[in-house]
Amino acid sequence: MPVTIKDLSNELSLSRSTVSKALNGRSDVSSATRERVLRAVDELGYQPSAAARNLRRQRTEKLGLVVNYPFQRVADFLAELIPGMAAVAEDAEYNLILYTSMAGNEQRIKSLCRSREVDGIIVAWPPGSSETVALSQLMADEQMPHVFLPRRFSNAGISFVAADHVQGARALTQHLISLGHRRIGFERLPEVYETDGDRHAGYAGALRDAGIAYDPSLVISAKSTDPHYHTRSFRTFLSQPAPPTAILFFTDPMAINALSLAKEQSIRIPQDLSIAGYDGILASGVTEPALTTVGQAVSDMGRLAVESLLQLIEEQPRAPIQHTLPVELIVRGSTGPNPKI
Amino acid sequence: MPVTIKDLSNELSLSRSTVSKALNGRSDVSSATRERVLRAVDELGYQPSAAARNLRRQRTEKLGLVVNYPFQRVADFLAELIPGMAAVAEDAEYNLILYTSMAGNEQRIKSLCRSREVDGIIVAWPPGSSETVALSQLMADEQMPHVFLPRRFSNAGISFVAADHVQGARALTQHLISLGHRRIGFERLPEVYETDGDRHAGYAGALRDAGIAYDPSLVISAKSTDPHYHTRSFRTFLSQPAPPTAILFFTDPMAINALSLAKEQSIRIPQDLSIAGYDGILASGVTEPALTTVGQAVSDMGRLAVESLLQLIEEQPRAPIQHTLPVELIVRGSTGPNPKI
DNA sequence: TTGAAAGCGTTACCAT
DNA sequence: ATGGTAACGCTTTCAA
Repeated sequence: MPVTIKDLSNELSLSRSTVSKALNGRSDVSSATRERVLRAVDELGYQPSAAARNLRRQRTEKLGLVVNYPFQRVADFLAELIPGMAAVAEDAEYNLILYTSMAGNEQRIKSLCRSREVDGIIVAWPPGSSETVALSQLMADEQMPHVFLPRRFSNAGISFVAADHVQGARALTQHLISLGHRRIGFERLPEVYETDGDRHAGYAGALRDAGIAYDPSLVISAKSTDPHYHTRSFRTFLSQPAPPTAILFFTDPMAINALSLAKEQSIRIPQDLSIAGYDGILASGVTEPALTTVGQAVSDMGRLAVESLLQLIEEQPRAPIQHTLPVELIVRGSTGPNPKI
Repeated sequence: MPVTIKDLSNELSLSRSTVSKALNGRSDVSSATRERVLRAVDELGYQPSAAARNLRRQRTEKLGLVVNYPFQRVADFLAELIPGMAAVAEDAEYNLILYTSMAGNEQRIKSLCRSREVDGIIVAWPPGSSETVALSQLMADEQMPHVFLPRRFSNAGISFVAADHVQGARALTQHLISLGHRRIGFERLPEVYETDGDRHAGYAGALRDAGIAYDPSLVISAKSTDPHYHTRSFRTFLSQPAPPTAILFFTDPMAINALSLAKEQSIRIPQDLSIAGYDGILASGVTEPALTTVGQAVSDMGRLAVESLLQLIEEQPRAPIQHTLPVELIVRGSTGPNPKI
């Protein structure tokens, strides 16, 4: 049987209330009493029951981390994200509870909110899924503070932490332009709404700034992340009358796929064709040649998401908290000067 | 204000006890009543308060995952481990609570046990740290079910899930022997007690089986994982009068380091020297040449650890649960025939 | 400065 | 089959 506050009060011949006050640093306790209590805590090895405390205080100091990603596919993303989150949370005396099986089941999120087993929720949900807006509404209805990540919402009113993909795609495109490229392909992925829109906007913006006309035949939409589509897109790019001299892929895996397709066809990267990815996954650094890409400060995003959530919980601001973090252009071997000039 | 059981009982003109029974599937409730209750649950959107339930039932259906690894350094290990764990836990209606800041602080583990905010603990603690035995004792004293991972304990009485490193090192050594190698170096790492002992035993065992004399000059102990030491060990290996024709490194990073040292010195791998790692980290598959190594079924280990912990919690067996999983030899390009024959 | 008592939302025991 | 009541362990209000 664990030691309870009652044991303490018996031992000390004090009331439970006084002991509780001493424990919680109230001012209406004599310092002599406080000393005695603290000493007894040490001796008896008292630790408050989390359940009792949670019930009474109506909060748990736990944050839910709802992950709706296939872990393996984004291993390094999560491995960077989670420790940052946990560190910030634990500094604030909170802990993270993991929920990995809530995809496509609003009901479970609703139950989670109503059970009040967490004080707030961080939703790591792929940017593609449209139901996230409904999800946010649901949590708002349950008065459950929540932050989305890593996606931006055009809807106002939703708190999120995301990366500035407009800037990222712009920087990447400018980099290619500065290497002399004029026909720059872009394989986009409309599956991931805002993110796709942002990266496309950055790409188009950089072209516009450089006075290069936007050529729709250089922009191909992938139907999904299935490699099959990318392979077809890649062929389409190269079979054009005036094929691109550089191609920007929506994500690193798509670019890495292109790298191996190029090798098969004896297309030299970057001498014959420049290739760039996006996201800066670990694997992008070890391909041959290594991939030029855009990296996100994932760890910072995690930290910021927790900080934001804690703010929502503790300060209850009326306005949502929205952070868009800068990204970093990572220039490596897969991009080089335009061979056609 | 969330809906409570009291609201339900008012709405239905039933006592709270009856409602509770209906909710918990007791047999002493008429099925008509149960129907009414369940309907009301749906209508009012009732969800039991986790805190109240935890307090009353004296359990939380939460498992603590105490991680004392630098996340980044073992990113792919954790990324494989955690989802497997979470999946098994959630199937059993448990959730994982993450604790990442408990290193070197027994007190926090003790508090965690006493607060009873988890029903059991999985300790992912590097095999090196000796204090783990004390830690286990501490949790046992607090009657907190716990499982260690991924390390074996020679002490009986401690539950763990680990990989069979004797077998792994034996398979690796046999592989080298079958390639004609007779002088096989081994850089061990005594820092990680049992694991080091096991891998060394596997190495020595394979040599013995093949009738090759154990040559102490071919076994070098690294003081730590600091690359500095490995570089020195590597030079020591090669400066011997009869240098090894193959070297087995305690972990993949050490082997990868050797790979780049070899490249610097224009030693061809595997033509001039065979190199093998251990652990099967992701990076081992993308080096040039790719590394021969031993892979662990990390995901299975995670699943098994949770299953074991749940068993300890729910069935309270008197004996500890100990699992040693088989490992898999992964033959890749870094090992080849002995050039000296 | 201290303490008595109520209450957080459940579940379990014992009557009815 | 149903309900009253106590109890889980804590914090808070109010009175002394």
